[in-house]
Amino acid sequence: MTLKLFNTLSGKLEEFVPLNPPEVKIYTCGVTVYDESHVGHGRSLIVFDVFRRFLEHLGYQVRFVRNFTDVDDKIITRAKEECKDFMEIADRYIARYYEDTQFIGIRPANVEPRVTDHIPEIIELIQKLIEKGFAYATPEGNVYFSVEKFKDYGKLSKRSVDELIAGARVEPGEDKKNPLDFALWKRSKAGEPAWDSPWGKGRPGWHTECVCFVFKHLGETIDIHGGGLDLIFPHHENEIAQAEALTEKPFARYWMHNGLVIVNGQKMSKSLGNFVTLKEIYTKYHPDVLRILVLSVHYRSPLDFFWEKMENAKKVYERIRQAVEDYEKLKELKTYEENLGGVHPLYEFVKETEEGFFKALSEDFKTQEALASYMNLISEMNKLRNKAFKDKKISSQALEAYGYAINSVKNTLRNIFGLLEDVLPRCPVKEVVKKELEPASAVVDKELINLLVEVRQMAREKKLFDIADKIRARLKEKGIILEDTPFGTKWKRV
RNA sequence: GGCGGCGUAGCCAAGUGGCUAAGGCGGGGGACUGCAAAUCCCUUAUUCCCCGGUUCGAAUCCGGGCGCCGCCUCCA
Repeated sequence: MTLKLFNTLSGKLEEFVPLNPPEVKIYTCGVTVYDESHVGHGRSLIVFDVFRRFLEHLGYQVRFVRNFTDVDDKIITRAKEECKDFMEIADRYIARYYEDTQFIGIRPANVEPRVTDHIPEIIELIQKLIEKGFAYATPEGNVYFSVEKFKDYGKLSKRSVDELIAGARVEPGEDKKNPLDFALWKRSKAGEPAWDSPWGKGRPGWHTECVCFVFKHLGETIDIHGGGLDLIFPHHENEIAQAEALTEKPFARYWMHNGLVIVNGQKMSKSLGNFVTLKEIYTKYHPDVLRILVLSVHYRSPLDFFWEKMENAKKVYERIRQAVEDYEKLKELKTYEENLGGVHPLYEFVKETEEGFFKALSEDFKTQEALASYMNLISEMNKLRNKAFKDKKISSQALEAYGYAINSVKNTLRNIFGLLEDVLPRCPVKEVVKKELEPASAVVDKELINLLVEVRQMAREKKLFDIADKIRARLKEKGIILEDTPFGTKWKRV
């Protein structure tokens, strides 16, 4: 199976061929740690988490690096606001980041470098750029990359240097030679984080760190470089300029960019106050619901977030989970031998589902189509299950086939999509979330509910339906839903 | 203004030259149920923003228009 990916660099769908198979080197730009992670970060993280799992499924040995930007203007501003050291802010939000990502099931990268741990390497890289004539230091103690020296500038974002100059904004007091030049090293003002360098006390500019991390942890040419669409210009363009100026080799063979999250049709921004944090989402929903939402949209399309969509995704999630849970109930039914004159038709359906799933992912990672493939299988399984519940028996052939299908659902959706994982162990301290995950345990007494259910069952047996319905209605007011199934009454929290 | 992308049912979203236009949510009808819920079955776009063109044939390709979004400044 060949994997095709849309490469931002060429603007085309290309067959993915790693440089040194089976090894695949991926770098994605991580977060700047100055605030809570939001659904936009979540989307990017989920997309690349699932993509990485998919590559591993294809047999590649993936080496994945994702950074933290822990020195930056926004962090410094935040630190000043709170009268704290910038490192304290960075550490706090890195800790918060790990809480969030652990909860939504993002596997850590192989290396997660921080800028502050790589200052000497960054300085060394800048020096090499100066030596090669691509960068210059100013008397004020800043170092800039000279864009005009790099002939391919603009090739990723499809911009010409001329048009960029036309639209460039020149800040007063800047000591750049050319308005497009970008900072590699910034002189620190009083009270700002500073490191000694050949150009005086200062700190790294944003774009150098990623090049440095790639070189150090992956090599001069990587297979895939990823991130949000908004990073194409100037960040990724500037990375290419620095890296390729030095090595004269392609920096990344494939550039993958995920679409951005918008909220109710509007850009998500601090000024509009429409940020949705990951914490806000996972205190209301099971983490799988967010994954389903993200994966039900193509990764390059914009994702318009609104809460009704979470409700929609929740239904899909419950549909999947129900199919898995029902297997246990099916196993309790009486079985009989059925003469099918061959294998059960569900086997063929599972095969088609798996083929459809991986075919969709192979065509520019179409997770939404892959998911649809499994939704079809679940419909088929539900038909079989419904019949069995009605007959109060199931053929051993059908039960076996259902089990086979369940295995496929579990294996594929768990291993590739990261769904159906046991989330409680990975988030032991989230009381709010525990409530969500352990229905009603924190709100009402389980024993008491069971007692009411028992009493209601007695009433039903005596045809005292007004009493039975009263219990059901009152429990519903308390947020407890009762469902009468062939296996007795079940209850869950809304 | 420049660059990139998008416009498919009430909503989300596949399909990118040719079988009856995936899948989900919502709506309607039915089955099941004491009634519900859940689930299943049927149904819900004669048509893919508009106008031309290419073609035996287009949602799908080409030209034009309209509308929306993103980037161009920090941003996943």
